[in-house]
Amino acid sequence: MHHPLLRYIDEVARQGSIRKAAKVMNVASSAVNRQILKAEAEFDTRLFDRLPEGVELTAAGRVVVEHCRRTLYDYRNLRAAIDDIRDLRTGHIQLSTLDSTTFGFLPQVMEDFSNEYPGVSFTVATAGPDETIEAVAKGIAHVGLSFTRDLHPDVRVVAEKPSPFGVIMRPDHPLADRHYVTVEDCVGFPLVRTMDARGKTSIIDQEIDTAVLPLSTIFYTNAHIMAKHAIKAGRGIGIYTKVGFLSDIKSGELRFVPLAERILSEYKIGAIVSAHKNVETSAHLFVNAIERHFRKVDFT
Amino acid sequence: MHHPLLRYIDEVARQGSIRKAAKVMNVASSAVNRQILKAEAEFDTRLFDRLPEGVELTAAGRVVVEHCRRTLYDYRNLRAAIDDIRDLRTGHIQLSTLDSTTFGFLPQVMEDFSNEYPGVSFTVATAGPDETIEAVAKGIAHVGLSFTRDLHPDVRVVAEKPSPFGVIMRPDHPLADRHYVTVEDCVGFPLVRTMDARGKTSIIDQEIDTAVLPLSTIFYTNAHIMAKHAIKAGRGIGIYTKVGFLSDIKSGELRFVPLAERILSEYKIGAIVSAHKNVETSAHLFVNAIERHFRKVDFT
DNA sequence: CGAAGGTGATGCCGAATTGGCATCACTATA
DNA sequence: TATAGTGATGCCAATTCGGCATCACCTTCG
Repeated sequence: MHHPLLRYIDEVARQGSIRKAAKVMNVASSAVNRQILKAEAEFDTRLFDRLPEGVELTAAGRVVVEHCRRTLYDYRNLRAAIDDIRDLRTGHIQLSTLDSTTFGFLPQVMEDFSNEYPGVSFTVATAGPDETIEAVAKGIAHVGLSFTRDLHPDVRVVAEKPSPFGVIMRPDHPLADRHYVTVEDCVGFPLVRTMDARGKTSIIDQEIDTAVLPLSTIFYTNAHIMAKHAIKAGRGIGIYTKVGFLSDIKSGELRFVPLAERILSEYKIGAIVSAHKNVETSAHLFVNAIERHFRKVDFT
Repeated sequence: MHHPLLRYIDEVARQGSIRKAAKVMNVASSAVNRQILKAEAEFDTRLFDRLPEGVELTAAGRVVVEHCRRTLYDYRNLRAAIDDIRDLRTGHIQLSTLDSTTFGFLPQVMEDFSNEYPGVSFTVATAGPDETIEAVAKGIAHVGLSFTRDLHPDVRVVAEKPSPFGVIMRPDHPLADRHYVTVEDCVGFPLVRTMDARGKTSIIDQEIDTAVLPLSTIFYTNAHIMAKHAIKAGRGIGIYTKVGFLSDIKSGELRFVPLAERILSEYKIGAIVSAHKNVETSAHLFVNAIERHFRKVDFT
C-alpha cells in the first residue's frame, strides 16, 4: 500500500549510497536516484548531500527518513494486526455485564460474533452497574456492558446507546396507557426492584429521593428472569430500562412507559474497556460487534 | 510521497461511499474502487463491507484507515517541519556551555551553522558543567554543551564525544615528555584550576581524593582565557580536557599529557537538550551541526 | 409493479509513472 | 595515468493509474 519511495529513502540513508542501496533492494540505481530526486522536488529541498563517496542526510532528510521509518514500522504492525483479525481462531473474552442485557441484546451480539469468530470463547459474569465498571477497571473483565453515566477513571466508553429508565408493567395495569409517568405516580403500587435497592444503592435510589417518595417494594432480585416473571405475574411493576424486555414489549406481554424525570431518562448503556490497557484484538472485535448491534436496536 | 490509496481509503471511510468519496476527491470512482480492491487483495481481507447504500468498514478496515490517517497526519507535520527547515529565517537559541568550548570548537560550529542559517541568533552563556546541565533542565537554555557523565533526569544527550582529562602544560615542563601521568605525579607542581575547585566541587575533586593527594593551586579562574595565559606563562599546569586547547596544542605552544586514572580518561563532552520539551527546529539543527563537528575533531 | 436513482464492479484504453540499460561526468586512490 | 567508485541523465519498455462507458444489483417512490 505504500510507495516504494519510503523504503528507497530508508535504505539509501542506511547504506550512505544510492548504488549500494539499489543493490541491496535489487532495483536499478537510476530508479532509486529518480525517486529521490522527485521527492526532493516535491519538498523543494535536498534530502541528501551528494559527496564523492556517496550521500549524507541533510537536516530535512533526517526528518523525512524518520517519517519513512515510522510509517514502515507502523505498517508492519498493521499487517500483523490484520493477520490476527483475518486468521482469528482462538481468544478468550472476559465479559462483565448487566443482567438485563442477557435477555435479547447480548445473545444476539454473541450469536453474530461467534458465527464470524467461532474460535473465540467467553466468560460472562452478570453484575450490577458499579460492579461491572469495577471489574473492567480492575482488569478482571476485558469488556463491560454497563451504564455510562458515572464512570471510573480507569475505564473508557467505546460504544454507547441511550437507554432511559421507564416503568415496566403488565398491559392491564392502571398506568399502562399513560404516555409517561412520574416516580410519584408509582407510589402506592408495589414494586419489583433490583437487589441493590435493598441497600438503597441502586440507581433509582441515587437519582430519586426515595425518603420523600417512599416506594413500596415487594420483590428484590438480582436475577432478571425472576423480575420478569414477577412483573408478568402482576406482583408489581418495575423501574428498568427496556434492554431486558425488548421481546416482551414487542409481543405485547409487557408495556414500557417512559419516566418524566429527565435525570432517569438520560441514561445510556455502553461497552466499556480499560482506559489503560491495550485492548486485545478479540475484545476489540467484540466491542465492534456490540457497536454494530447498538445501531440496530432502540432502547428508548 | 505517499500513495493516493491512503487518502482514498480515508475519504471512502469518511463518506461511506466510493462514489461520494470519488466526487469529493475529483477522481473517477472506478479509480478509487480499483485501488481499494487492490489493497484488499494485498491484505487478503475485505476492508469494506459492500452494502446497497454504500460501504462500511470491516474490523480490518478500521485498523487500516487508522494507519492511513496517522500516516497522513504525520506527513502534514513533516511538511511543516521541512518548511521550517528550508525557510528558516529567524530563531533564537539559548546556549549554555563550558567555557573551554568557546575556544576553537564552538566558534567553528557557530560559523558553519550561521553560514547556513544566517537568521538564527544566539544567547551563549558560559557556565560550569553542573550549571550548564541545570540550565537545560530548567529550560533556561535550549541546548547545553557539558560533560555527560552524571546527568539530570530532565536532560538527554543528543550527541557526545570522548573528552578525557589530561594535564596541560608548557612543552618545557618536566612532565611534558611523559606518555601519561598520574594525579600523584602532579603533586608538587603548582596548578591552575577552575573556579569550582575552590569549593572542592570540581570534577577533579569529585573523582580524586584530593585530601589524600593535596594539589597546590596558585590560580583559580572561571575564565578559560585566563587559564590559558597562566599556563602559557608558566605559572602552573592545568588538569583540563583538550577541548579548549586544540590550537595551542597543534601549534606546539602547549602540550597535553593524558592521565592514567581511568575515571578521568572516560569523560565525554556532549550536546544536551531537555528530556521533556520538544526541541525547537533551530535548536535541533544546531545540535545536528554540533554532531557533525564532533565527527571532525578529536579530543583524546 | 415499474421507473428512477443510488451503489460497487468491470472492460477497455490512453495517460502517467516507474524501472532498466547504457552512458556521462566527477572524484578518490593506487 | 588507470581504475573503481559515485550520482545523474537520455532513452525506452513495462507497469500502473485513472477516465469513460457500461453492467448488475438494491432501494425508494409514484
